[in-house]
Amino acid sequence: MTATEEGSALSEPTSEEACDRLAGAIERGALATLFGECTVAYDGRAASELGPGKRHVMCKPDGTVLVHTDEGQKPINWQPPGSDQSVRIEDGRLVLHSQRSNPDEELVVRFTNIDQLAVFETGETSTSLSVTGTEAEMKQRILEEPELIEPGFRPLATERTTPAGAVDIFGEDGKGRVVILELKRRRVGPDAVGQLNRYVEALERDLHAGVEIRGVLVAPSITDRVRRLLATNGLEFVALAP
Amino acid sequence: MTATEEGSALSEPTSEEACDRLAGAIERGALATLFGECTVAYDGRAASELGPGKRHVMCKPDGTVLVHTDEGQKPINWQPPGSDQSVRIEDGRLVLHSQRSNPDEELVVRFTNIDQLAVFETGETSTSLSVTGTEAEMKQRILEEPELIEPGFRPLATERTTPAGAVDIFGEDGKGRVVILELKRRRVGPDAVGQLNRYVEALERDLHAGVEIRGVLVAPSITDRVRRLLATNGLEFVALAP
DNA sequence: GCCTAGGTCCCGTCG
DNA sequence: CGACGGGGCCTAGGC
Repeated sequence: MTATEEGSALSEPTSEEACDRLAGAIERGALATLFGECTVAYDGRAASELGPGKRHVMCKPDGTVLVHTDEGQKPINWQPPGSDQSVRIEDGRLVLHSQRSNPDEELVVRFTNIDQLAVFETGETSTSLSVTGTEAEMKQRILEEPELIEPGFRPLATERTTPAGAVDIFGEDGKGRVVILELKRRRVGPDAVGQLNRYVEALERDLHAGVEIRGVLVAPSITDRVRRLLATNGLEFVALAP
Repeated sequence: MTATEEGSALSEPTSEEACDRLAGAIERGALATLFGECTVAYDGRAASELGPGKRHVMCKPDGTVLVHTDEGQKPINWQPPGSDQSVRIEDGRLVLHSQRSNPDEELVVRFTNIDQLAVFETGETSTSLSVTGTEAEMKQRILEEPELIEPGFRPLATERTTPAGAVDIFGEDGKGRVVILELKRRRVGPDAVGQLNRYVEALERDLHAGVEIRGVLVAPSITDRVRRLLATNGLEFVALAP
């Protein structure tokens, strides 16, 4: 039985047909997808084995490989952009091999059956995504309306560096005390307290002379544990949604 | 011009053909993919607009929707598992609408041209993924060979809870001092120090009576800044790869 | 359902 | 390049 071609899709191709087509697509910088029964092996930062099953495999022109099952938002296996793909026939079966370095990682997809191979031309990669509702927008709003934090607050710098890292917003309050703001666009967990605390302690050490530094977490809301953690560390919270 | 059908793929279908097929596939719990020129609008936790361009859209039976461009490992837009999809024709064009609640989010994909619509049967979702090289394995190794940390170290509990959260491994050293281990499977940044520090301080407060508690970060390697942060906080580092 | 932390996180940005 | 922190993070595990 020979494969039928329609547009740029092959239905039930032989391993050889699929191999040629896939290799050509990768070479040309096209986007290729396969659907069929396969096993997947990964070795790199971790290692994994995936037994036989029907999966959807996507090879992007930028070197990305994604293996999706019928569920989950994340691919069950993948290879990052910049990986090198090669295809070959082993024991009459199509094998897709992907490799990259730094870190060294490889992904091997072995097909026992190919339901479909499709090749797509993506053309120019022009239009861009515009997003709103980010932490950067929160920052902008606070810089324009510092009283959102409290009356008398004056921002002096953003991304000010400390030995522990960069502070989102650095400023002073109405009494001239140093104030550090850590911004979070969503309800925060304990990690943000650790972050804020690191900055405050680093700045206290850096400015020495027992300067009192106020650390303020700015977020839509916080969990109970975070409230307690803030209290025991002498830190504050200001509710502000992006 | 009418669509040509091959296997379960339609090449250059009309909007109506695509609409029927896609709706049927979603209804049946099949996996469907579309490739074509489209715009994408998202509104929910954030908001975004994506202008016209060729993209690959995948609808999974679990309610996931993924919109991929020709580059990047992550979809440029998506909807998480559990979302509800509906398709309709608007001004003669196919529109895929996806909605979910908690949080309320919607994704709208408007096609101006459909190169291909494919429907795949995934069948039983049996075989599972086995992974090695995880943090859990690190933990197991340390429990079996505590001397990997240091001679005399004795693990007493895993996931022991503190007011600041659960500690990876809780134990004591040869001199009977409490030791807290924070495990990381890869080279760590400053966040891990904040985490370990939170646990140590919380336990010191909890056990009170000025007990000295050793906090040890266990990871393959650390950055310079982390080394300094550990030092200033009186914490330690043990090199161990997963 | 919320909270917490891991992840082959990915990703952009800046040194 | 590495390092650092955000993300519509996603996902698994507790409670």
